[in-house]
Amino acid sequence: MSKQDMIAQDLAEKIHHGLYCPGDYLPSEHQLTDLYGTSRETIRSALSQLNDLGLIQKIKGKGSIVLDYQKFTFPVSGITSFQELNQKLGMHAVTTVLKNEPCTSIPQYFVNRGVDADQPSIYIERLRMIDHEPVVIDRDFLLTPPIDEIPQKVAENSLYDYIEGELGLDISYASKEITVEKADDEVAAQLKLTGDQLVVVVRSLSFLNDTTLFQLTESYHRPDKFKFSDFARRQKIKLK
Amino acid sequence: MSKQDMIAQDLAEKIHHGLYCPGDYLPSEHQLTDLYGTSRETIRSALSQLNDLGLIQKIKGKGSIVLDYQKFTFPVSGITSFQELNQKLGMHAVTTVLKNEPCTSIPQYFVNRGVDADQPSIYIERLRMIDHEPVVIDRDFLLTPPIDEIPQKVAENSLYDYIEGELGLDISYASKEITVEKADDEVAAQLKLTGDQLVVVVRSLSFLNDTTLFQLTESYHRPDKFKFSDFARRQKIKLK
DNA sequence: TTTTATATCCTGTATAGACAAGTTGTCAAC
DNA sequence: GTTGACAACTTGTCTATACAGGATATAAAA
Repeated sequence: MSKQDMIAQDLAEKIHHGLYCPGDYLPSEHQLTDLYGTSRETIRSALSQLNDLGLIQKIKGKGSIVLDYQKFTFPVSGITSFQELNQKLGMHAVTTVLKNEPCTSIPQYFVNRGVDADQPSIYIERLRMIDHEPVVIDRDFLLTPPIDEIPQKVAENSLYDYIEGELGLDISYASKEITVEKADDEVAAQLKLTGDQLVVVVRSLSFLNDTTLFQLTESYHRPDKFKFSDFARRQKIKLK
Repeated sequence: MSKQDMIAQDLAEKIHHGLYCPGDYLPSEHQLTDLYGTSRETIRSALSQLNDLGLIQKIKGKGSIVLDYQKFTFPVSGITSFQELNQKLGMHAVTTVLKNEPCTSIPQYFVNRGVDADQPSIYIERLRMIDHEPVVIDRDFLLTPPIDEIPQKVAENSLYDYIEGELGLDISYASKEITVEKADDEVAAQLKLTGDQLVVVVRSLSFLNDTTLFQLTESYHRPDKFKFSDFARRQKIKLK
């Protein structure tokens, strides 16, 4: 872990623990330079990370002010596994692994986006329940290679811990799409949907640092239990 | 506009025009240093912007590779106005301004998040239609101050052009939340909803660079017309 | 042929210094 | 009291340099 990461981590924790409160200014970059014994650019890199996360707002000529966004709406955006969210939010969700088997066909959505239709993968289907109510069904396709198999214990817990820890792969980015669709009968039954049987579908393609695609996911959310929070910054450069 | 912004803009356009194609490597940082006649750190800042946007992927020891994410799912995340999307995607949407009037009460959602219940604002309600079909209803509350009034012509076109251009305000960041709810009768009628009358609600609070809140928005989307695309990078620092 | 160095690209990180530009308080001049 | 110049802070940008460490091709050694 680099200096700038450690400083960013340290400041994030201090903000979280209330040492720096929303509305407060952080010490100036010059002061942080002395505090951490590094150069100003290293401090600036750390602050830039916090800025991107929405933890602080940098204001030219004034300083870096702590934002209170986190208090209300925790970001459910980004690449965050269900298990990570579960821990952070203290949700006490229960995961049931419905399927965990090799598979050689991929949903049409992903084929349309250039994935080979016969791409071998491990198919994992999991039901997430909170307070004995079905909330989400995750259908994951873990591509082979780079992933050969998923131990049952891993499927029950954190996929990402296993991929990053055991396999040593470098999860880097994902594209994500949210739509609302009519659920198929299987999903409708599993989520105990009523009425129009509308379900929120989150589909994502996840990539390693070397741009290798390693995971396809379809998440089906009960609409009344679905919430997506995001923090966004206005883009400086315009894409035409 | 700074050097790094101009370089980022220039590279983004070259990628868009196919001068650099998905899968290609950009010239190395050293080569770009010569091309643009700047220092390496300036080049790196520019590349970092493209990296954040998901236009490229930086790989240590190899180079910066152009991603093809943009081709399939254009990011509808971030702070982007409907009018900006309309232009970029060539949607030919038609906007009807239903209301544009001073207002002194704010929806409960925003009050719960700390906004003063009696906060004065300009209330603008707009219906967006594509191919003569109602798609979205936007309910905007533009806070007074910093915004005193919205000319009718502006409400029909781009709010953000006016706020950034005419008023010279510096739009910086927003928090956003997506849920699915039962529509009230007014929205249901305007969007011609059927069945369960479920509607996708996007609520956001938008802020200026100096952390001033200036806009509250409730967007009601017809579920069958709703699509949200996002590009996300895995966070290096962990928020507990 | 296979393996092992090695040179040489690349990006990542860190440092030090300089100047521009926004913000704020002070203090003198009016 | 008000205004305006100024100094002293802040962050933003840019430069130049250095070294670490990953990736890769080539050449030497086994």
